[in-house]
Amino acid sequence: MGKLQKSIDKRNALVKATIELVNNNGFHATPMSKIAKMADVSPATIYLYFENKQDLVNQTYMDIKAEYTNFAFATHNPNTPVKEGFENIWKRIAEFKLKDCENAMFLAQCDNTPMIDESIRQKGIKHLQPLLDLWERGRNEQVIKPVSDYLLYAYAINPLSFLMISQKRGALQLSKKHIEEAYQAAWDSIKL
Amino acid sequence: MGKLQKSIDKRNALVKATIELVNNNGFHATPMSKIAKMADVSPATIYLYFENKQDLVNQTYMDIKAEYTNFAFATHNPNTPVKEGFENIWKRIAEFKLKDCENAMFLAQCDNTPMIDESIRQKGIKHLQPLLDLWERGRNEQVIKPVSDYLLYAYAINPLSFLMISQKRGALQLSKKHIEEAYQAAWDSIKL
DNA sequence: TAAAAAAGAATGAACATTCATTTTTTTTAA
DNA sequence: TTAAAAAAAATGAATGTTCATTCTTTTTTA
Repeated sequence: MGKLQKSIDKRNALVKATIELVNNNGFHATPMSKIAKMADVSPATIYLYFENKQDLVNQTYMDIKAEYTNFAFATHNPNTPVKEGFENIWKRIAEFKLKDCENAMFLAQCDNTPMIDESIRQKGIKHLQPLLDLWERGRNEQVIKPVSDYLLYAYAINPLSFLMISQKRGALQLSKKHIEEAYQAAWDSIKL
Repeated sequence: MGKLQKSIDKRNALVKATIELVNNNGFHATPMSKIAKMADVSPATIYLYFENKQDLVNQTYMDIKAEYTNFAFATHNPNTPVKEGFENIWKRIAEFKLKDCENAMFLAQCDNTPMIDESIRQKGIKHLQPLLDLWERGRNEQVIKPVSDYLLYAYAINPLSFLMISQKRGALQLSKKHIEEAYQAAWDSIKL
């Protein structure tokens, strides 16, 4: 195993430990020493890979956000009809949030608290552009309600985060049928 | 001013300071010393009113949750038709979240992070019973989709939290028209 | 063998909570 | 009614701990 691979592995271990610990305890209740221990590394080593704790969390956020949107848009074709395109993206997002729950929980926590630097969060939003483009087309074709992106996002996408958190807490177990129901609710809320 | 009133005032000041500071910095980045300073009280005094920091936040959550649901259901009449009843409750909730933004933000943060003891959060959920009853009736009358309360909540109510947070961040300014659009999306997502 | 990477221990700041006093309020007795 | 005494409430200053970060030494790699 080369030096580079070893470095990548170590960085990945740190990111992974950060996600798990922050998910369970929150940012400020997660000491660097615990992150180090979980990643099997000395606390001092973290500072070879990251500037400080804030930077570690910012980078973790950016990493996972990119992974998330890559997955969401991997099968997206900008030329398909709006309805079909939306269903595809929505289901990819649902799949990510439910299969890759740890990562999605982390993103949700970052987006709902003052944990991440605001400038970093802003950058993360840009990754969603393909979905915003689709919605713009949908509005033009009068397939989607003529309302703002925020509103569409609030009803079509954001509820998945709530369902995911509820599932993580053990409040419910989302089956294929539930996903289909959720998709219908999402589409009903934004379609014209 | 009697002794009792003075105590109540002091407790209220502590609760208010807690909300403001936790909203802006999160639970763990809010020191007791700052809460004390903002409430114009010695740090030691907090411990006359609350057992410890966790208890302070738990009690704050319970207080605000009760205030929220009282407001939401104040004008609710269990005998009105489902659609009308839902519109009324929804609009009361929207009003609370947008007018009493500080309090609503605090609840959202509590519900989206491991900040509050889980047992306390569970208690808070019970306050929503009138809405769950309405939904049950709606399902029986085939006015509302035959799906779980979690799903209905995720689409009909939770998006308001997202919109509220976005507004607080300055991403958008919710007008009467936006509220109406949001209501339509909420109803469209759950109606049969 | 030199340079880079990693380690563990050390440092100093921040913090929740407690402690020893002081201030305020209430009670008692003239 | 008043003022002294007792009780309660409030305070600011410790206390001891936890933690992010840095420093010095050791280990690994080139």
